[in-house]
Amino acid sequence: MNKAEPSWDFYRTFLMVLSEGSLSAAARELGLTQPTVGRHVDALEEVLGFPLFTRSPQGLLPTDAALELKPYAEALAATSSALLRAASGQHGAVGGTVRISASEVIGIEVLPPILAELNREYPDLTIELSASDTVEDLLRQEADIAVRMVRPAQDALVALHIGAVPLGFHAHRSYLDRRGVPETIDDLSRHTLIGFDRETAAIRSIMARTPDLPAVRFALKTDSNVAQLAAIRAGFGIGICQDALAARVPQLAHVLPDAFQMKLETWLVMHENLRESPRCRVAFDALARGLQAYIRQ
Amino acid sequence: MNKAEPSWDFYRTFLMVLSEGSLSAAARELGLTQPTVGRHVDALEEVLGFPLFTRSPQGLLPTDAALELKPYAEALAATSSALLRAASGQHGAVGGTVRISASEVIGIEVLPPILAELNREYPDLTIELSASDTVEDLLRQEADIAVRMVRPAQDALVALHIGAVPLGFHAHRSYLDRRGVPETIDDLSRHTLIGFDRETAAIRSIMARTPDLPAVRFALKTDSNVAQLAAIRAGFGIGICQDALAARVPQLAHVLPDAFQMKLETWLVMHENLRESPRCRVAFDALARGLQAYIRQ
DNA sequence: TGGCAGCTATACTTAAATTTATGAACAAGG
DNA sequence: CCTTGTTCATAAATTTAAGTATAGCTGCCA
Repeated sequence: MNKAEPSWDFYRTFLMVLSEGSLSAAARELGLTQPTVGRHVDALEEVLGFPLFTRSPQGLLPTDAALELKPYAEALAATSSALLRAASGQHGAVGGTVRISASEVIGIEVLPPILAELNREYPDLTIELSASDTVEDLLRQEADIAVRMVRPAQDALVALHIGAVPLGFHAHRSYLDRRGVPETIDDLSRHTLIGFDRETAAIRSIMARTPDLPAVRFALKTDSNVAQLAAIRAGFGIGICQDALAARVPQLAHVLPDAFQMKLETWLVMHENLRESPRCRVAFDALARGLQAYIRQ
Repeated sequence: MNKAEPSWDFYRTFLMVLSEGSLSAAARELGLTQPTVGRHVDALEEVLGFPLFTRSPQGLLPTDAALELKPYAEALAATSSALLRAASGQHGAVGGTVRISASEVIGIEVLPPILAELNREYPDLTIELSASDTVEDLLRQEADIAVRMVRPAQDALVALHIGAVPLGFHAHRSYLDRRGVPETIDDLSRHTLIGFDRETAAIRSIMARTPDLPAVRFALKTDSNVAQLAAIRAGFGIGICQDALAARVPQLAHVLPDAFQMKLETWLVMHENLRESPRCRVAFDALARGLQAYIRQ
C-alpha cells in the first residue's frame, strides 16, 4: 500500500515557496515561520519520493518535477479561494465577495463608476477587481465574472454579448497643432506613433484585418494600454484607443476617423453554476447595464 | 481584516463528512478519530460563519450552504488526486498512475485486453479504470483519459476520433428457436425486449433518429448496459448491443440487421496538458490502437 | 577585509492538535 | 422493557507540529 495522502496544506506552502523563491519569504507570506515551511516541503518531498527544490543559501530553485506540479497547486489555490467567495455570500441577503476580471483599460477607465454604483446599491458586497491583461480562467474559478474581448468558446459558461467597442486613432490637439493633422493613412509614417511592445493575439488580428496600414515606426512602445492612453492624453503622439475614452477629454481629436476604425466585440462571461448565486447575479446585472450604457456612449 | 484562511485539510474532512453522512464514518475513512473530524467541522464553521450541518444522534445532515460548497470541495479532491497522479509519473521511465474513464460496457468488455497489453509493456504503470456511465470531467482532472461516445466540445482537450461502433438488435438462438425470428420491426411488439430504465440522453437521440420503432414494452428494464448484455447472452430476449460484442458469442444472432442499425461515434479524449506526460501518452496510444482494432472487428 | 543582510539547517522549547476514554442520547430488536 | 449498537459531545493524556533561538553559509558593499 502507498503512503498516506499528504496534508493538503502542504500544497499551499509548496505553491507559496514556488512563487516566492525562498522558505523565508513564503513563511512571511503565509504567516508561518521558516522552519515550519521547510518541514512542509521536506514532508511533501518525502511522500512524493523525489526532490522539489535544490536548496541554496540564496533560496530554493524548483526542480522540473516541481514546475510540472505547479499548475495543479495553482488550481487548488484558485478553487479554495472560489470556495471562500461562495461561502462569503451565504449569510442571507446580498453580500460576500465577487471577483471580477477585466482588461487593464476596462478595469481602470470603465468599471470604477459601475462598481461604485453597484457598491452603493449593495454595501455588503465586497468587490475584487483583477485588472490585468492576462486571461483568468473562469472554468478554474480564478474569477467569478469576466469582461472579455473574445467570444467565449467553452460551454458551462454563460456569455452575454454586450456589443462592439469602437477603436480609432486619437491624438491631443497640442500635438496636432505642432505636427499637423494626417489626412491619409500614409501620412502616419511621418508622425510620432504610440504602439505595442509585443505582438499579442489581439494585435495580430487587427493587422490581419487592416492590411492597408503602412509600415510605421512606433516612437513609444508599451504593453500597457493604460500607458498608451496616458501618452495620447499627454500629447506624446498618435495612438489607438477606445473612441469613448478619447471623447471624455475635449482636447483629444479623432484622427482619420474614416480611414481606420475597428470594433472590439465585448462579452460578459460567468460560470453557469454561479447564476443562482445572488452576489454574482447582481454584479453580473450591474456590469451588463453599465457596459451597455458605456457602449451607447 | 478577515479571519485567516482555514486549513485546506478542513475541506477534505468536510467533503468526507458530506459523503459519509457522519463524523464517525468520515473519521474511519480518513484514518482519523471522531473527535478530530468533529473539531475540523467546528473550526470550518467558525471561520465561514455559518453552520454546515445539523447534528443529530443519527448523523449529520448538511445544510443548504454546505451543499452549495460541495462542488468546490469535490474540485479540490479531484485536483489533489490529479496532482498525485502527475507526481507518480516523475521517477523517470514510464510509471505512475493513469486514470481512465469509460462507459461500463467499454470498460468491462473492451478495455481489459487492451489494458493488459499496456501493462505487459509497462509493468510499472498503475492503471485506474473508472467504468461508469457517469461522465467524469476531464477539465477538472477527474480522469486523465476518457473514452467518450459524444464529440468533446471543450477546447483544451485533445480528441482522437476512433470511429463508429455499430449497434443492433441481438438475441440468443435458444430464444429465437423458442419464440421465432422477427422479420419486421413491427414484429418486435410480440417479443420479449430488453431495454432501458430511464431515458438517458443517448436513448433519446436513438429514438429521435429512428422514428419507425414501434411502441414496445420492455420485459426487462435496466440502466446497466452490462446487465442488458448479460440478459441477451442468457437468452432472456431481444436487446440492443454492440455488434462486435454479440459476435463473440456464436450462439447470438443479429436480429433485423437491415431494418435497424445505428452507430456510436467514439472519441478518445485527454487533457491537453497531459500530452507531454509519458504515462498518459503511452496509455493514450495503447487505447487508440486497441480501440481502432476493436472497431475494425 | 570586515560587516551586514539574506538565506537554510538544526537543537530546544512551547503550543496545538490528536488520540484515548468516557458519558449521554437515540433507534432497532428480542 | 431492557439490551445492543449507533451516534455526537466532552475532558484528560499524549503525541505531534509549531515557534524560538542560533549557527553556518553565501553574496554584497564599503
